[in-house]
Amino acid sequence: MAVTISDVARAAGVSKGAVSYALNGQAGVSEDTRRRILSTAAALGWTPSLRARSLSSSKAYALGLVVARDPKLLGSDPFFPTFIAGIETTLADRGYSLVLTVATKPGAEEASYRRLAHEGRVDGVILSDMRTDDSRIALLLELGLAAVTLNRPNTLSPFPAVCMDDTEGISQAVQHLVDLGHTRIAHVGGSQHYIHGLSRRNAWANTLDLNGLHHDLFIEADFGALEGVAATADLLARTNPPTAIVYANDIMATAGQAYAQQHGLRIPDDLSITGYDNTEYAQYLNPALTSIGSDPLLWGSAAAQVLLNQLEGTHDGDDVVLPAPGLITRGSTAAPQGRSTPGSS
Amino acid sequence: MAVTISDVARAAGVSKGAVSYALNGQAGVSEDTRRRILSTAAALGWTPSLRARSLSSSKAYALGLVVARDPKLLGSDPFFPTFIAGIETTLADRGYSLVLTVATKPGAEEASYRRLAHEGRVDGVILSDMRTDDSRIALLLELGLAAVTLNRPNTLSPFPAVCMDDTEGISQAVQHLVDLGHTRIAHVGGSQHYIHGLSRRNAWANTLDLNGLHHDLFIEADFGALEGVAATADLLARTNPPTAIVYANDIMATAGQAYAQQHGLRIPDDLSITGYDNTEYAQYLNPALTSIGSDPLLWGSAAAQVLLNQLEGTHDGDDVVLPAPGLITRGSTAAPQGRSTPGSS
DNA sequence: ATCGGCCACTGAACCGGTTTAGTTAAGTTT
DNA sequence: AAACTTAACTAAACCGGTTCAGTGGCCGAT
Repeated sequence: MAVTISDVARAAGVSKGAVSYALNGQAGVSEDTRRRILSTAAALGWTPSLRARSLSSSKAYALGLVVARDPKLLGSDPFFPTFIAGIETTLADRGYSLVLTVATKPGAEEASYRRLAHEGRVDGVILSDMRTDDSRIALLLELGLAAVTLNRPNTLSPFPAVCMDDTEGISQAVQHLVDLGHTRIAHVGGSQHYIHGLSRRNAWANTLDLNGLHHDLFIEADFGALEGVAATADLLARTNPPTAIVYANDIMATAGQAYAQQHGLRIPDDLSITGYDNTEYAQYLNPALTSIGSDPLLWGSAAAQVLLNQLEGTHDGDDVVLPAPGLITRGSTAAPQGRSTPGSS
Repeated sequence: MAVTISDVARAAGVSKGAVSYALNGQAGVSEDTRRRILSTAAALGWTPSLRARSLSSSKAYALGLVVARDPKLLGSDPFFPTFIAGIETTLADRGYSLVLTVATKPGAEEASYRRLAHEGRVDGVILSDMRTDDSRIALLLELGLAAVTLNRPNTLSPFPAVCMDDTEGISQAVQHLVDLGHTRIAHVGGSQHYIHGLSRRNAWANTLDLNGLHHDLFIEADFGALEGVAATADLLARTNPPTAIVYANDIMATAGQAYAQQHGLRIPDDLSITGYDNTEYAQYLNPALTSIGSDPLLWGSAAAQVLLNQLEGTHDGDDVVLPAPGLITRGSTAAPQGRSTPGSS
């Protein structure tokens, strides 16, 4: 069927080994011979067999991504598709492929990593949604898989990290609200089990601190619409409810906004709202959602690059820091109209 | 490193070939010997080397999925993540993996298929988002890849199809609106380049026909929020605007709803709206969106099964027809309040 | 002149399975 | 009892690369 390295060797009048050396740019053949081999290979239309190469070099030439999500939350998250597109842009250029796994049940995630490693499907994996005391780090070490993490985990990790600071955007959002005159600014956070859930909460709390405001209006949710609504209901039912809510993502913000409106609150007059992710639909909500625009495409591309460099031994081991995403102000935030802000018109 | 078939052969006191026969359930070994070989293999903890098996059997033990989307539309589509999760549930059980490719640039899609085939990364691919006169069918035939299509394409296709009728849901939506008293029911369709864009439009038109109503209020959009807004603006600016709009997906419906509200229309009083996909956030919009609940998880799982059966020669060649998704009625649809429906309270 | 060292290259082993051809022993046929 | 078939198994080729151990020839050093 396809033309093999032996065909090339025969046509060029050399041995298989010489062809291999020539094609891989290794020493062992003269420049003349190398050129001759390369041109006959090109003439015959030779392309390397991934399978043969995989077997003899013990490499898969593929990276893995395990997405662990509740199936209900999976579809609504705009992050992964774009993130994966970013990974692809890097992989395609380098002859690698992406093996994607989705783990919806609790134990399935570890099983997925084990399978990828055991079957030798991938040479390394990209770790997203880092968690506190993330057990995957030890697991990957045990499995001997290379990896790159999205942001630096809180535990000691031998893997390089590709970082995109998410505290900057939240700080901007809180400061924006403070500048508008809000004093009771709540935060509906994501699961504090996640590093980014934690860091966003801390950014919110710290920025309030800096402005001399309390940061007691916090509720933890799961990044899903349902819990976003519950958290919003809880906050709004308090005797001294917030005039602004900073949500940890657009999904919860959207759900919270709808809930508030259904209960007679005008947004942004009675309640200001901010999201995170700058989802495509954010600008089409009523009012349009103030959000923070992360760049999953860039993140994916950078993560794949670092991991590939790592695999090829050309990575220096340092973390890569990407530009921090900033606030995109839209109609869902404004000065509070209630009694609490005498300065507002 | 890992235990190989030779180790098992040595330990069991037989040849490599015998071990291979025993493990693959082929004839050539007695039952006694087979049991002995299997138990020593288990005792040694042998697992097959995917790479070796791939090389000698010329199979990849992987399926491919090429997602061709404008990056802007990618993140907002809730279909793919869940669909992929469905694929996974089947693949994991059968020892296969999923190689995912995202093609964002025009020529990249064909290149992706070519690469998957040429490198032998996959044994077959799942074709989603079928288009009219879909050029991928001829391409895959040329490349010699197996495939399964989501719904039957309009051209002759040798590949089995896994079908989930999307006209039923649209018909239900239109009939629901007719029953509420609407007479001017518009449709903001998806790109008519797609089979499902076309079929949803036809379902809308046919159902209006059946009720003796005109179906002239149609605008084609691209399934994205931006064009959904433009289409809505166009429709509402007409001298005799619709009292209801059936959108081809939730994203456009959401965007259209926000646009209408911003322009002073009350929903559902002045304008009823339906979506498609039953996105997670649909129920948290204000008002909650009446939508049609497809089942991407089931679809993915079924498609993978058919393709695997096809590869293993156990598929009968028939198309598989899944249950048609139905309408989920929520707050965005109601009887029209204007002059056109005397019967409404 | 001779030895050592290096370059360019060959032949073969190897990765870990599958598969084919061949061998042996037992059983069946006439 | 000789000839034939078949089951059970082995040895070796094969998939298509990579890599190691040689090998011969050319060169410079002594």
